[in-house]
Parts: sequence; structure tokens; C-alpha cells
Amino acid sequence: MGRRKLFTREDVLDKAIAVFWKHGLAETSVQDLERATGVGKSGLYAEFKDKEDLFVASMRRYFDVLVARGTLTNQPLGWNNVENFLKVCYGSWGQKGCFSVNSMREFSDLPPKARQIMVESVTKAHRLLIGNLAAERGDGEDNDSLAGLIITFFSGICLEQNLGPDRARITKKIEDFMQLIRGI
Amino acid sequence: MGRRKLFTREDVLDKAIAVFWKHGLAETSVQDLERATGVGKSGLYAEFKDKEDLFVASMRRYFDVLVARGTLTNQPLGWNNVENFLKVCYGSWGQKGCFSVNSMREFSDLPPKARQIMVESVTKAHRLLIGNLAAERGDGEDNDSLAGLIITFFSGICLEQNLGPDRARITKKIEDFMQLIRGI
DNA sequence: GCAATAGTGGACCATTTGGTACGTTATTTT
DNA sequence: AAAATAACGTACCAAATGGTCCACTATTGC
Repeated sequence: MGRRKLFTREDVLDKAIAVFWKHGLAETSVQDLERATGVGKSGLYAEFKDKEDLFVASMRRYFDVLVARGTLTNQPLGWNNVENFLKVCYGSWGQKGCFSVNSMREFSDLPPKARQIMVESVTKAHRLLIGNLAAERGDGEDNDSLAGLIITFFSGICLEQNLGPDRARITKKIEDFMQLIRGI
Repeated sequence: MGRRKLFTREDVLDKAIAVFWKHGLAETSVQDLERATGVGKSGLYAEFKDKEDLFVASMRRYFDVLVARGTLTNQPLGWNNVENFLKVCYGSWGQKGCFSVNSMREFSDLPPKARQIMVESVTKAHRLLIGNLAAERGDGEDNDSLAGLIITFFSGICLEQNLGPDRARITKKIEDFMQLIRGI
């Protein structure tokens, strides 16, 4: 009963992700969010407790969508998945790099729930990476180390995207890295 | 003639670096800077044009000090310098990681002069890395590629420092990476 | 059609922001 | 010591911030 919302929660989140991604939590004003989502203050504050809550929800949705893509779980497990994981750095939501990696800088100032989601997600990615490595190289303790290096490298290329290098350069870099780690 | 300053420019910059490093340009208020430096507004605005100017000066000093340490120019050139370069991620000024890497997230919102300093510095580091690689492996085109990977990896470990992993973990990671690249 | 209800837009609020102006204080030079 | 001067502390400013409130509007179920 009563009026119907002119927006959907997911649509708002998708728009919010883009602006949080680009400018971070602190540098994004509620006005920015109104403009980007097309939803007024009252709508936003009806749907979300406050700006931080909206940020947390955005971060959660970001990973939900990424996980749904199944980059690291597609069969067969192996190098291909690893390479596609690295290519996530090309971006989405109209943005470059990775929302979470970009948010890592202000990690200490983020809402605890957002931090938790970020930490859990990287842990999960690490675990999935190990699975993919094991499929290629068999079980072994060094899969853990290598997975760690891959995550670190991923963070690095995501960050570099902010410098706005052309896609060809980053593709080359990914190939170089893949060659490096497949060779061992 | 007249009164003497109660602060030195360099001392202010060193204090400012720490707070900009931790919170970024946008999230650092002038009041934060007053508190951290112990210098009042009038003092700060007498020494620097505005907040952005202070940020640029901080970034410049950061690299001046790093360059003075000569991490990548110490003789003899080689793997040792590369490893010490990676260890820069342990931090300084009481902060973890790298001021410039941490600022990369808000790159698009930074003052142009700051961006210029950052780009020039990474370019310089890249060139110096190639020199160190050449000393170990001889000249070759792939020194350029490898130097790129090293810079990317460096960015990655710097970022990860924000998650606050213990030093032993990151040391292990650096060793893993060094082993990986020395082996090829 | 009408009352109940849910959503919207905008006025409004206290606080904080970056930045300026200026009177006061300390020190140097003569 | 006194004039000159440079730095300091503080009051102040307009603008923007995150957030609340409420009159109004549209839609629902009866």
C-alpha cells in the first residue's frame, strides 16, 4: 500500500559503487551520491542508515557480483582462471582496477564491516587461487606462497590503472607475469 | 629582523608527510595539520600557499629523502639493490608502505604538480631498476619488462601494508618474489 | 471515492571545511 | 631603549558537510 519507490536498491548500489570506487568514501559527498543515483537524500536515508552503511552495502554488492562471475571457480581449474583473475583489473562499473584495492588506501578509516568484507574476500580469493594452482602443479606448500604473490601482483596492476596506462601495456604486463609464474 | 619562526619548513613537512600518508589529501583537514605539526594556521599559510601546496611540498620532500638514501644507486648495482628497493615498503616517517603508492588511489584528484612528481619518480625508479638488472643479467629488452613487474609488485606489497600484516609475512613474500625473478 | 500509507522533495540544522584578516607579541637592528 | 618588523594566536567568514524533519504527493486496499 502507498506509493512505490522510483528506484531499486541494486540500481542505487551499482551507481554508488562507481562513485565510491572513483573518489573513495571520504571524498564522496552525499550530494555526489544523490546526483549519481538520481535518488534524493530522503530516498537514500530511507534505504540506508547513513553514508557508511551505503558504502558497506556497495562493497558487499561489488563482491557478490564478482563472485557470481565465478572467475576463479570456472572449470577446468588452472592457469586460465588465474589469468582471467588478473584481468579483473581491467575494471567494471565503468571504472578501472578494483573497488576493493582502491579502497585499501583508506582502509584504516573505513567502517569495520567494510573492512571485514574486504579481508574475507581476499582470503577467499587466496584459497581459490591455491585450488587453481594445485590443479596445474599438484598439491604443495609453495602454492600458498605463489597465490600470495599473485594477489600482490593483482593489487599492483589495479593500482597502476589509476595512472591511466593504456590497456595494451597492462595486457603485456599480465602476459609477462603469467610467463614468469608458469615457468617455475 | 623581527621574530623568528618557531618551526623549520622541513620539520613541518616531515610531520605533514606522516598525516597525508595515513589519511590522504582529502581526508586530512587543516586542523589535523595544525595538530600534527604544532604550527597554527597563520604559520602554515605563511609558509605554504594552501593545503594543496603543502601536499605537493610534502610529496617532493618524500622523494628527495628517498633518493638521498640511494637505495637503487648504491654500488655495486644488482639484486641486492632490488631487494632493498622492495624493502622500502616497510615504511618510514612512522608509516607503512609508500606515501606515493598510497596516494595513487586519489591520483585523479591530486594537484597536477603532485601527480607530475609521482609519475617522474616511478619513471626514474624504473630506469634505475633496469640498470641494476643489467648489472646482473647483461643488457636486454626483457630487463624493461622485469623492471615493470618489480614496480608493480612493489606497489602491491605497499598497499597490503595497509591491512597491517606482520613484518615477517611481508619479508617472506619479498624473498619468494626475489627467488622467482632471480631464477629466470 | 476515500482513508490509509509509503515515498518524495526541499527546507532546515549544527558542524566542519579551507582560507583570510588583524590585533598582539616577540625579537632584531639601530 | 625604541622603532621596525616578522611571526603568532584568534576571531571570523562563506561554503559545504552529513543528517533530520515534515509538508506534500502518489498509490494502494477497501
